[in-house]
Amino acid sequence: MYKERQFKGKHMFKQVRQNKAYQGVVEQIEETIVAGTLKPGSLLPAERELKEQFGVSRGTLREALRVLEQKGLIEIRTGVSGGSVVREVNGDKLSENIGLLIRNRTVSLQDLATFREGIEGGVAALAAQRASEGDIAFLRELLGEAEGHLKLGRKGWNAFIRTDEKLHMALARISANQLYISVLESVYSNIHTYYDNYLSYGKQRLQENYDDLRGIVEAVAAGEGEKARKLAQGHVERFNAYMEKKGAT
Amino acid sequence: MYKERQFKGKHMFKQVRQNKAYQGVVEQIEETIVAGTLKPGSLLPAERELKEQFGVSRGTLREALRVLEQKGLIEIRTGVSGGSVVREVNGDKLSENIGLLIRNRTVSLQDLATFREGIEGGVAALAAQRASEGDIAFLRELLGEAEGHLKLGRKGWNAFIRTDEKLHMALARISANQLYISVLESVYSNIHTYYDNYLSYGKQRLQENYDDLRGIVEAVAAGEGEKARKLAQGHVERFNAYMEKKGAT
DNA sequence: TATGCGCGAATGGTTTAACCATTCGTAAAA
DNA sequence: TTTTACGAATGGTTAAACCATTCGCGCATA
Repeated sequence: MYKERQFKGKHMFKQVRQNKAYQGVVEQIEETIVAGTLKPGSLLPAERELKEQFGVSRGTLREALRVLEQKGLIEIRTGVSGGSVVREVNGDKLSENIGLLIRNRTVSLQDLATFREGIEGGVAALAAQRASEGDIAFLRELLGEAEGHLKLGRKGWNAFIRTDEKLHMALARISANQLYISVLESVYSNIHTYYDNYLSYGKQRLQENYDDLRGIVEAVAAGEGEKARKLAQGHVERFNAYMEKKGAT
Repeated sequence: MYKERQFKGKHMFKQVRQNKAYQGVVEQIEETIVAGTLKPGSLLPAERELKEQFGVSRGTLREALRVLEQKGLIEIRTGVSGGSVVREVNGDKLSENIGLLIRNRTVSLQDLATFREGIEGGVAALAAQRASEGDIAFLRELLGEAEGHLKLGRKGWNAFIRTDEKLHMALARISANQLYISVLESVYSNIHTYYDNYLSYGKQRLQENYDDLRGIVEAVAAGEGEKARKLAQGHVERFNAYMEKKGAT
């Protein structure tokens, strides 16, 4: 038997990662963008210029640009005066990613719904702390809009759902927390498909829904964060329960 | 004056998207993977074979593969018997995306901290509903570990912080919701910088922290979701208050 | 027999050079 | 003034060749 190796199983050294050429390019450009040196709207140099600066071939450079595009950091336009434009990073890729997880069954609809419950609660609580009088007026306006749709009967249901969503997103904006805004946007863009099920429950459910919304808005107006959180959570929770009963998985 | 165009401003037709060649390749492969025809671990044909099947050049094919790699759907290995391997889709790319949002957008430390508050609350509540006896035993084990570190005095502080984080991530895993897991991972990987500030508050704070953790674990063990949520929220809230006092922005 | 070395094949990584497709400013033509 | 045509700049795509990495196989050697 040989003497046992020292540090067996421990990480004595950091693994050397063999950077592929395109990765080096990605890292440099990403760093520059994230650091703010390149602001949204900026145009990167042309490919034939960039390939010189990085000392790689055009093919390699283009692989790097594709990666940056997929990350949502740049947008590539053709034609003269086209090129790689630095993008305002938003939640689009986030929502695309969540969609992928759902399609792959790594995340079930129920997971998404449960997650939404927590997010909406947090948003409502924050909004209650931060809403200005103008914000509150706007929320009440949306409430009025929702009530109007409700009175139209079946014809107004779709519009009601849209107003409901507008109200939730308004709360997110009032929370003034970009993370909540982006995450909630992503959740909505992936949960839409299942609204149809909900609609089939009819007027009774929509009325309950409206009452919930009213409660939330009033709690926000009163600056009662914890109350708003509880109401919002319960609101989404009830919604989820209907979904589940309806058999959506 | 000419007669006004019909449907002015309305979306009469769906916009024709000029698919670039690589996008067609991405879509086909992505579809096959998501549909489950290609299972994780499967090896795609070699590039020189694939380029024939899709009728594109190798460069174009490789741009497509880079995109799929960036989406987290495949992993590319070199060497004979290497190639494009279909990956088990997980939340890594989701974390990466959120990380980009945090680094890039106007997400302040305070936004991040506030957001964490809501997430940790949701995680704790879910964990309380779903924890098995084994899970609870594991949490208690981590508690013991934390207590041990605490007794070491200043030398153990860093280890304590690491155990604290392990405990929070364990709760996320117990919640069994990939969204919570990924989101919390990205929060932690972006909040680390600020731990140093916290440490400087010394033993008193760590002891409070430990008491919080104990309370959370006990609530989870008792299956009391709302209590766990409140405790976790308060736990993070207090942490944030210290951060703020310390002047971190 | 067991071990180690080296070669060759298969695969991804990279380069080069050329040409195609799109866009837009500008100058010529109506 | 308006329309048209063209040319330049940019990204999109192709082709063929070579480099780098990995792994299996067979041969040489202890």
